[in-house]
Amino acid sequence: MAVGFFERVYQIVRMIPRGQVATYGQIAAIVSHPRAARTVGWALHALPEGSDVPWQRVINAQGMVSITCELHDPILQRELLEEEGIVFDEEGRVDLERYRWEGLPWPQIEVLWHEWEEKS
DNA sequence: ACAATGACATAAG
DNA sequence: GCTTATGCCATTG
Repeated sequence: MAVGFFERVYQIVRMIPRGQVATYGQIAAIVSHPRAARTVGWALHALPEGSDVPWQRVINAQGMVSITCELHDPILQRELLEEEGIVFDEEGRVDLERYRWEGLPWPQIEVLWHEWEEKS
């Protein structure tokens, strides 16, 4: 299935701490494909429902939930984030300055990934 | 190999 | 601020 790219995306998303968010472009940059933000979105869209990937912590560069797909519910994402303590303003946006995850260089992601795997 | 498809990003009006 | 247009790129048919 050649899902190497997707797997890397999933690993990174799993590293986003609870209560913080990252943007699609940010994830793409970490996997060394700065222009592949759309593909990152596609990767999350393709996630199975029972996945352990905190997909709700990935939003667009404007701090808004960006689900246009009819099969998925944007409300769900918002509720999941609010459950983690993230506050939405009246326009349905989050304060990226405040909740944004700084991100990590890819090599470090790999290290954390191995630790995560051992604990599981 | 080619064209279409997105849970995007950015620039321009 | 909001709406369009354009660039992007892995995946799929």
